[in-house]
Amino acid sequence: MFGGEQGMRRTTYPVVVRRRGPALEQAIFEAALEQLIATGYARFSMEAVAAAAQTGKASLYRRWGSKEQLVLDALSASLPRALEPPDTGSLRADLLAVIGALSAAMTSRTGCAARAVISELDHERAAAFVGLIHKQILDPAHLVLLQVVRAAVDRGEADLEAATPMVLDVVPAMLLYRGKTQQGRFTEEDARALVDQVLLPALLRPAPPPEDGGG
Amino acid sequence: MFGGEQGMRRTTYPVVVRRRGPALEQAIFEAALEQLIATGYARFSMEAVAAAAQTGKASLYRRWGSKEQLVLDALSASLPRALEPPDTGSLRADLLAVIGALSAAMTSRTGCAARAVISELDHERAAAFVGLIHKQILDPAHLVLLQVVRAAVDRGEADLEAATPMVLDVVPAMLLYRGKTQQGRFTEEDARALVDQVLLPALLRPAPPPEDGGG
DNA sequence: CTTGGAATGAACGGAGCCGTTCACTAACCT
DNA sequence: AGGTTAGTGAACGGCTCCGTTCATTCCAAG
Repeated sequence: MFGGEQGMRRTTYPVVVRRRGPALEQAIFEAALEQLIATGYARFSMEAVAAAAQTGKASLYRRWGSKEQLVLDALSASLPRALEPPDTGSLRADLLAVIGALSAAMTSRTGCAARAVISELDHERAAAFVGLIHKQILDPAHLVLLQVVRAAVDRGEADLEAATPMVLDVVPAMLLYRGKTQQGRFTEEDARALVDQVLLPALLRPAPPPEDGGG
Repeated sequence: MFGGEQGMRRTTYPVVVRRRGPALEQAIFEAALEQLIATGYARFSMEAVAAAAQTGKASLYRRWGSKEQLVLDALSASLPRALEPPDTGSLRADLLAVIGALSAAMTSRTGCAARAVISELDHERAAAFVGLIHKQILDPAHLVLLQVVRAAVDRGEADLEAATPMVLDVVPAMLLYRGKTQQGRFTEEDARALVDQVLLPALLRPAPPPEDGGG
């Protein structure tokens, strides 16, 4: 009637399988990224990461002397290497594709964790992350935008001089701003508005008189 | 030889003058803003504010049941009411004036404290601040930009339809982004670049065909 | 002057987290 | 099989901060 002892032992507890080496590090990195998303860097704690990764604090401290080191390594290991520039044949479509890709990247787990760090980049406690954020996020974003503009220049669609740092900064700035102030995804409609209302006018603006050097 | 007891008592300790009512609240608000700037909201602590304001925690808790209430009141009390639109007679100069004013506001003590909160606006712990930030910072910024665009429309310089939410968001977005990623002040040169390379092209862009409604 | 309320500093028990240590044991290698 | 290394969970002493309480004292008002 009861089906034996096996049926009675339905309430079993999760058994922690010991991981070692790279498998453990991967679990720790995942826990670290989740912790960054949930609490930000300010309240990031080694103890919480160890608990989430189902390991001991000693295992963390054997590898990373501080939370700063752990976060640097977790982000470094997770951030994508480079962005592939699209090649649609039109500047508008390329820009839409880049923004789509950046927006998707920013809403990924790694992207959310990185945004948490970016949010704190002007605090001294996040000083160690400035280089990483520029090198692995902001500069690559600039680069892929510049690549699509260059392709447009080659097609005779745009003027390279229009793609100033200020114009290029608008893309990450707006993605971050909207992510902060309007919870939710940067939609395709948002992307179209940004491209049509801001970026294309900026990139296709007439060259200024020579005395008017831009910044 | 020793000049008497008075000379020996050179090592005196600061005497705390008791404040009461509004004067104490002012001191607490100032300490709260400084604490926001130094640590952000995540690590904002009532104990640190009490210590900085040279008062007891009980005095804080008599008035504010939580750090959230205190921060709401401190920001509310400190943020400026409205921004006066400039009237230079030219859209470009008006935009430069608005950006200058917004930039100055953002680097003030209250502005820095508000930016700390804005940085955390997408965390659930900052949910209570969303309304205040929109109402007292973001919406007024939009409004003053809209006011200068309207004046330009009246002068025949611009088309009101070009001043979409996306275009207007570029200003706070860029100020916040540059403040975060390029420590230091948003310079007048930066303001000119933003106006000439991004805002004017966007605001003076030709109206799109009617089917192309922007966001 | 007296009175009552508010301010100040100290203390409390508790929670969270730190960095470290340790006993036990799983995992790996020979 | 044995030996070694690394992982796990617990514990430690210490620190910060919480919300609360309390004794003392200041201060404004009557």
